[in-house]
Amino acid sequence: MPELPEVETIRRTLEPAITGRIITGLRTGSFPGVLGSTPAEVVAREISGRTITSVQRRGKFLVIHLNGDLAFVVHLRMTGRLVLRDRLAPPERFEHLAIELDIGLDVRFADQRKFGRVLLLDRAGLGQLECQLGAEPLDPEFTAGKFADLLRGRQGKIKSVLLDQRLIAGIGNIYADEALFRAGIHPERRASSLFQDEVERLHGAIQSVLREGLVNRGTTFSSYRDGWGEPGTNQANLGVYGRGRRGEPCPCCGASLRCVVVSGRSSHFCPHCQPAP
DNA sequence: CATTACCTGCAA
DNA sequence: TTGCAGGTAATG
Repeated sequence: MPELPEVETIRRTLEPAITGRIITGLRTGSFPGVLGSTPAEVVAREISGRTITSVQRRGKFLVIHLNGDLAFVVHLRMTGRLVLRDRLAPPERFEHLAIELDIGLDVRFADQRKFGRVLLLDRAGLGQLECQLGAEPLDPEFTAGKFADLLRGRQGKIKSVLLDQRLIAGIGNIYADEALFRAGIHPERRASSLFQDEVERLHGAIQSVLREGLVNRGTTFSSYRDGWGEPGTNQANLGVYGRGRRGEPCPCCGASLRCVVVSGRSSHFCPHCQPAP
C-alpha cells in the first residue's frame, strides 16, 4: 500500500487537522506490540499534555512531532492505515491504537497484518532513523547527477536499487515498476550498466510517477486510504503494475506484459518496451 | 545475493 | 485449499 505518494497524501490530510492540538490520551487494542517494546502506559504518560507541533514525512515514514523533542514515527508497511475519526466513532476494523486529541478527535492506527508500527522516539531515535535513509526522490537536491552517482559501480539490479531505502527513500514495488516501464528499462538490468540517457530518463520517470501518484492521492488496490479514510485514484493511471501476471497488453505497444521475480518482488514489465539485458 | 519470517484476508 | 499481497529485518 503505502509508498511515498500514499504516505505524503496522508500527511497532507492530517497536518492541518492535528497541528497545534494537544494530546489528551492513548488507547490500545488487542495488539500493544504496535508501539514496539515500549509499554502503552509509558507511552501514554510521556505524551499526555504534549502539543503536536508538525507532521512531516521522510521516505515512507510519517513523523508526528510533539513539543519537547519527542515524535511518533509511523510506518504502515503493507496494510497499515492512519485515519482521523471522531472520538465517538466505532473502532476501525483491525484498530490497534488511538491517539486522543483535545478537540474530540482521534488519530487511529489500524493494520490487518500487524506489520506496521507507531514508535515514540526522542531526538536520538530520530537521528538514527535519518541516517538510515537515502535521498528524497522529489527533493530538488535529488538531481539526475546525484542519481547517476548512486548507480555508479553498483553491480545489483536496477530494481533492487530503486527499492533500497538506504539509497532512495520512498519508492516501493508499484512505483518502481511504473518508473522502469516509463523509462523503457528492464528491471534486471545491472545498475551500473545504464547509459547516461537511460539514467536521465529513469530519474525523470521516478519523479513523474511519484508526482502523478500524489496528484491522484495515492494508489488504492485494497487497503490504502488517506487520512480521512478515502481511497486514492492513481490505480487508473498505472501502465504495468499488476498486469504482467495475466499477460495483459502493453498500453504502449500492445505486447503481452510479463511478470518475473526480481529481488524477491513480483515485477511487471513489457518485454518489448523494456528489452532484456 | 536469495530465502524466510512476520500476519491475515482474499481471490483463484 | 493454495498462493499471493503495496514492506522490511533477519538469516544462510
